[in-house]
Amino acid sequence: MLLLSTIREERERLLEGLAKRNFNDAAATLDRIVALDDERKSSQTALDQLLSEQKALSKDIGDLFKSGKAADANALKAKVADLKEQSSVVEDRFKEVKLELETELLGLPNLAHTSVPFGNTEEDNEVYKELSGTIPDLGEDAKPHWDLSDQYGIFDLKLGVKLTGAGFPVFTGQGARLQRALINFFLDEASNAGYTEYVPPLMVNEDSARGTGQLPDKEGQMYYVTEDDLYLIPTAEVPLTNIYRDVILKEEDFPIKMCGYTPCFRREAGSYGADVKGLNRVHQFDKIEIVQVEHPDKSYDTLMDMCNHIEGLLQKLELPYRILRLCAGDLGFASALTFDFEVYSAAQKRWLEVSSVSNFETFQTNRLKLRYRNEEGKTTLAHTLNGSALALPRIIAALLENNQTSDGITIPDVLRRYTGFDKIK
RNA sequence: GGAGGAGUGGCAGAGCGGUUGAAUGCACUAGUCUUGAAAACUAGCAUACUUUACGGUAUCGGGGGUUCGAAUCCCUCCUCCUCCGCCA
Repeated sequence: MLLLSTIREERERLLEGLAKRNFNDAAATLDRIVALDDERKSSQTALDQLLSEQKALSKDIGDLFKSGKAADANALKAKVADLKEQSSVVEDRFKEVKLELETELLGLPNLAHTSVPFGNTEEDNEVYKELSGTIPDLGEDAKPHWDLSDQYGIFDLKLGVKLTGAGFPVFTGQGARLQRALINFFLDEASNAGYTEYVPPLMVNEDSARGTGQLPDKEGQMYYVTEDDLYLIPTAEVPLTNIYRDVILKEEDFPIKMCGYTPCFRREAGSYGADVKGLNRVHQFDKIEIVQVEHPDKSYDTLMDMCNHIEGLLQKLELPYRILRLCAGDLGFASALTFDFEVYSAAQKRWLEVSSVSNFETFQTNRLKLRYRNEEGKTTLAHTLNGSALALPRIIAALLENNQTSDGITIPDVLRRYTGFDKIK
């Protein structure tokens, strides 16, 4: 959520930013927001005035009763009743305006960082770092990971359909073991980089879903447990970031570094075709997420640190990868700057997104009421950042495909102490 | 799931219809004293919105209600504790 002060004071910058994001009717929306805020202020002032009078009179009534002047007291009562009627009208309008204002504000995306390239689709994303690592020469009979899975018994999608439905893979044998190895590897790497490990709940309440920006709007992406009004988390970002909802930090608390492994649940409504084949897109998958809460002055340095961490993981796994800087049109609603990490799948001959790292600046913290006290003792919004480090399914897909040999699938060195085997056969 | 008890400032803990945004203690910050520290003393110490300012309003788990007036009474939801039931 953008700040009202920004909307009032930096209108031109905002209009440019919204245009970059192809936001329609930006000027009219901003005008409407300012008008609503003006009305909110004036109705609040009016309401406060009426309430103040009521309070003063109530005090008088008490005094009059005590001194036995019941008749005078009753006369004042009538006056208060009249004021109360007036104030309830003003209050209704006040609440209405506040709600409208909030709805308008929630509809505005975050302002893109100046470095974000112009563009509308993923075609316009900037290649921030070209291919790094080597694409293996697999020859003509290279198999995609779903065929390899059938051959070696790594995961079973049909069994998932029987148990649950499409998009819920069942990992088996060495495949399950590989999964567990990756989780432990990623968690160890995050811990070594100073992130505190959490095991958060896999379901969150509405306040949490709102805090990180899943609600309103994206409820269609989350599984919802109606009986208890809970959402299955689409990413560990939600519970981890919400740990600091309604918190006022001290400056010396920065940076706050958290990591967590969780399954993630996404409905992925509307997906189809080659995109969803095999492990490319599933409803339940495992991911290790890193989250930081940072001082506004340092958040962009921190973003680069997080990128370096993720890059290190891909290098250790010996996977060919590249880094994209998302263009304005592809940028998430809440993000100011996002880097996507993609690994190259030699058998599918395409790039697979395995991580997304973003700085949200104050967009989330404004909703979360996550602040710190600055040198002057004023409460100020902190910045939040997060990134996948990493999401498993496409890493597994890439490992299977890129490391296939005639006598099995080679496990990268760093993983062998976790898997306990060096080949899937 | 059933019965009972409880939720007050960073913490502990009063207040249980009328100058209570809230006693007191601890913690914290600044000052005095001291070579320095401790102790003692003095002062300050919730958040948000609003006002040029003085100030005003809201918030005592959340929401709603009764009343001229609610932290205090009523309803409802949430959370915690105790006991019972069920259970990995």
